Amino acid sequence: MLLKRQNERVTGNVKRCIAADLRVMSSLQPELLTALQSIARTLHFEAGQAVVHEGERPNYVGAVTEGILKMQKTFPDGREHIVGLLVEGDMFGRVHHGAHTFSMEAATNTTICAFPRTRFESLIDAWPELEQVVLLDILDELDRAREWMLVLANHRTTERLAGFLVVLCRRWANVAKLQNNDEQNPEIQIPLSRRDLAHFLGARPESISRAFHALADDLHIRIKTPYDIEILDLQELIGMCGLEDFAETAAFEYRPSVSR
Amino acid sequence: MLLKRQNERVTGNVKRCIAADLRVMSSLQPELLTALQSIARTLHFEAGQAVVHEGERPNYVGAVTEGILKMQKTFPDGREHIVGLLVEGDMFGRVHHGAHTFSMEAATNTTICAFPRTRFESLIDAWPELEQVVLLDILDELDRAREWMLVLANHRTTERLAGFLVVLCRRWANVAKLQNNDEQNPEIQIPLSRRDLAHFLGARPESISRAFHALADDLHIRIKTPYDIEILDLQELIGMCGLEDFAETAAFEYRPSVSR
DNA sequence: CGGTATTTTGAGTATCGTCAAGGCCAGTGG
DNA sequence: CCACTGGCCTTGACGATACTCAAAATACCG
Repeated sequence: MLLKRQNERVTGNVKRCIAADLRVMSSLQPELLTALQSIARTLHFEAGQAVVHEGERPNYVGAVTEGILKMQKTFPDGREHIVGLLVEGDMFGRVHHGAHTFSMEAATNTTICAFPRTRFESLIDAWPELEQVVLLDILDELDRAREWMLVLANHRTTERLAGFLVVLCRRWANVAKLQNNDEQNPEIQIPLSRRDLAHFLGARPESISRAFHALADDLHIRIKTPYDIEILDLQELIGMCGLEDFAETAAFEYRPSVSR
Repeated sequence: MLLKRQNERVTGNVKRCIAADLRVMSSLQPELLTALQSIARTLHFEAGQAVVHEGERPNYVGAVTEGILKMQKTFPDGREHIVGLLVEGDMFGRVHHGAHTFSMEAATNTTICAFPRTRFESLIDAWPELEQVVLLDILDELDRAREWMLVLANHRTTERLAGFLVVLCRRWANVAKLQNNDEQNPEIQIPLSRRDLAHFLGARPESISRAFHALADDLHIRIKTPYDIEILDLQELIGMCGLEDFAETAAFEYRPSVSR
């Protein structure tokens, strides 16, 4: 269905799932990593599939290995609203906590690394540093949510779209998904349809389309296809969405190792 | 200066600071509560005073005892943008973490309960359940941030303002600050100036003013003073901002005791 | 190659931002 | 005590932007 432009790749192995992808876990003690590895499962979802239903208490805690998940709220009347995106390395799930407040759906074909929740919580009890890692990840996610709030508070649709592109651009750069051929302009793939993007940015699909082409007319981006965007002037995009110095804050630069 | 309408009250004692106000801490073991109590300090801030400067690494972790803190980002050119409000019971500060991404300022006269950071972290090491409490609080805050995102994604200023009122209304209900004389309509105090509100909701002060009076013309609210609003039809407000069933989700109802 | 969903474009209307002016309140100084 | 001042809220008029409805163009899929 939608978004078949993602390249499929069938899973990865479990070891890769832990050490390489869960950035905050990379510094854990070897024995703990081994324990995590032994309970990890790799799951694959096609674009459009539901990963977590709103209101249910899922039996696993997970992290995105590859692809993008959209976190959304579905209303009784069928409307749905996206409140966040999870990219490679982001954790989700609620340790010590009840049902999910939002549902999650694969925006692209996605591979996730899942840990059975009860066993994960047992590990937390045994290894306090694991809880600390979870806590840091949630703090990180909080920063990201606030970053979206800054983007959403821009008046013009064009500015909100620019903010969306900047965030996507930077986050993808962090996970090394961005084409950075140095001399070449970065190119990003939009993981959402115009309709979803409109919901997310508080606008209508038509306005999103017009905003894309307005940015293109000003030579800030180039629309290769509706989903493949070449960034021609990132600084200009950053300037128009109010994320000027956000590049230097936690959500972008904070990728530390846990001190211990 | 601004917002002198808050009633001043000089501090409370330290015991009240912990047991009664930090809702998530109320279920901790008595010995841990005693330990927390022994390191707690009560601080008072006048409306407009800075509590935490952006970028600094403060030496304490805290929680709001009374009043409202606004969390904001200040830009080099002087513009500032509010990304959240902290009311009674909300924790702030970054355990195991670096500098603050945002600054905090007292929106009203505010009393906070502060714990020296290093000593608080020592307690966490000794009492794992304390870290769990911190984690739950942050998860709660994450839900609140996403709730704001839903509000901000509304198209019309009137809808975003309605959402703001609903959130304020419910949160204040939780902290028992709301006049609930049963037969009487609830009444809330706006902790922000029209200018700050405009920044927060992505609009201009003039539009905020017009939105207030539009809601008043439709008999959904009554403007007693620019800062004292009587809610005439809460259901209507909820319906127009897309928070219909949010009343049943974590951000509103989740006030559990930690199971143990 | 046809059918469907999505994106794009266009024209008209509603809403919001902008600029300007007026009113209200508090604090100040004569 | 009163006039003055400054800040904030409010109101009005006009231009810019976005939403609505409709239709055309494009992409996708069998």
